[in-house]
Amino acid sequence: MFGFESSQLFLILLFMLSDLKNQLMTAIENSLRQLPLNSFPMPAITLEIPENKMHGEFACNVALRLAGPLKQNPMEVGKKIQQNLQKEISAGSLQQKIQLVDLKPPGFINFFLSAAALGETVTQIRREAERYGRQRFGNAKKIQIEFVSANPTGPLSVAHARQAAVGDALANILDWLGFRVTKEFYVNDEGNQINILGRSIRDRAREIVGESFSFPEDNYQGEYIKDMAGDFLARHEVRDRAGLDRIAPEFFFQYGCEELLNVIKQELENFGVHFDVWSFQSKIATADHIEKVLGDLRQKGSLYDQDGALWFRSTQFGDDKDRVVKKSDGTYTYLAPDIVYHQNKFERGFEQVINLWGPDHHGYIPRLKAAVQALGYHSKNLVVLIVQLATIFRDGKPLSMSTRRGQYISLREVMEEVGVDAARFFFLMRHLKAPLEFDLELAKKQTPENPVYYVQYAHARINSVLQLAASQGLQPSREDLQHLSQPEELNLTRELAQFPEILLTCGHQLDPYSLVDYLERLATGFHKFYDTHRVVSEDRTLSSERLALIDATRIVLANGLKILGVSAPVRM
RNA sequence: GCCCCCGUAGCUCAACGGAUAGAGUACAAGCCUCCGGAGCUUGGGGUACAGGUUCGAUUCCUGUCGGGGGCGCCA
Repeated sequence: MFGFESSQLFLILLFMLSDLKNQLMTAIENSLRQLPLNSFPMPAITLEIPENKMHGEFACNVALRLAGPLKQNPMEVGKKIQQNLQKEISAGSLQQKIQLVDLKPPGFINFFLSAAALGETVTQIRREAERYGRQRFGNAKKIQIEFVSANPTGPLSVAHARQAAVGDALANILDWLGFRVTKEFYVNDEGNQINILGRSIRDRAREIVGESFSFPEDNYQGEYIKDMAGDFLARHEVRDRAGLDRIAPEFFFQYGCEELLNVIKQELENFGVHFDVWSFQSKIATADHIEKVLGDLRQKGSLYDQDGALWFRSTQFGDDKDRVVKKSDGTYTYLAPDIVYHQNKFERGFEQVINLWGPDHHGYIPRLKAAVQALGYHSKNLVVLIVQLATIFRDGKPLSMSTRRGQYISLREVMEEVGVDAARFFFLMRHLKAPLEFDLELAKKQTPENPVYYVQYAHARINSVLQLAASQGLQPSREDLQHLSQPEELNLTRELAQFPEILLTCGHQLDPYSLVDYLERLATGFHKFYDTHRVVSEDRTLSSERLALIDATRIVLANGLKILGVSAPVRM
């Protein structure tokens, strides 16, 4: 979504990096000066966090990338760059922060931070506290993320639940990266589904007032329809068929739509997901608006008549066939109001629009992107993320679901059974494009097998230790940290320092998954440290420095969990 | 028939095109005179198949095989 082209990557990296990486990149760039680089385009250089701790805090592939064009062995190129780098660094402000610049086969240049730089990280985290990890990368660019957008024809399902968890976390991440994010729910309060809803309520009402007929199969079958029908009758004081006949059909679907929307809003709030904007198809995509937009598209030559219908020439923009926007009976297909809605999004000034859809809508992407282009916007300004389904497992067996029969697992059932924290965490535990197995038993377990408890436990444990220390008059150190040199201490500090970088990765991938993975890793880092070293001991100086370290850990765990929408309990 | 997602350890999953492919779980053996044992340590095992792109492929491209989902003048 950030529009990377590999040729631009070098420059963009400089723009997106944290201060330290920025400085390193500049040093690397400077160290290339004496190399003959004019005869070929600059390849993309990365400065990444190596997986293996043996390779330092940062690793740069510059020598590997330049080896080909320079027609030299990567290690030879690396050697020169390394020597230049050492001069660069010892001459500047990086001297205090970089302990070692190492060259390792096949040609990576590895940077090791000094203990002072790592100690500074801890201090920085505690200074920035609940803001640690926030960045200005997004430059206050306006982004809209539209998700869930369930038809108000029934309670929310697990599919919606996963979209809600993913969308909300993603919105938080983009917010932390410095974008101005608007979370939006689009209400399809018109069309077939809504008509069927109205009809379903009316038909159930007919049953209740004593009429005998068979409830149509293509109506909504859920029990909630019966409850709503009963409530509707009571509200309007209708007791018989005659009374029912006096009520206009639209009253049924208006009532149903409103009631179900309230249910949906309430369930989402209970799930911790709050939308900034609720848009209604009936308001945005009125017949006037649709005709206006279709008129514009016709002017541009993107529409044509055939077989009595009006077609959108979506093949012009890469779709595999043209699409009907207005049927031969004069009614619109769903595409027509959707085109209007997306124009509306861009007209409201969003530079980037993100939609989260279920896998059943993936075939719809090319025509909508085509429509966006036909309207005159760049197709990259609309990103559609397909969130794969979650299958709920109980006792190792999948629970089936079918909206049509009204027998499906609802968001509410999952939430009530495992709690909001476990539910949200579990929905984020896989890449959003991968199908998810949601094990109800595991999510409920209060053991380390359950990853959400594992992470929350680390947070609670830290708070407990901090309390104990405070009761002995020991506080986290406010001085420069100078005594943290044990492997577990340095490892934990390294993990802490990666938090901002992880958020960038999530933003780049448009997927909160990496943050979940990171929090589990951070919790492990803490537990390993805690198991090896005593925090509160006779040595008060060391104790207070270790308290500072775990306090920083507490902050990062809390910030990360907050972004995911999971609580960080002080006690469990 | 066409489109999308997925094939990695017994199982569930990781790995911006990079270094010895990592975790959890299961199984086995250990660790509490001590800050929360809801924790930690140690062990073995794996990239579906065939090509291609290049210094380098689990990753990108093509094809084959397998699993899941989707295709409408429905939404």
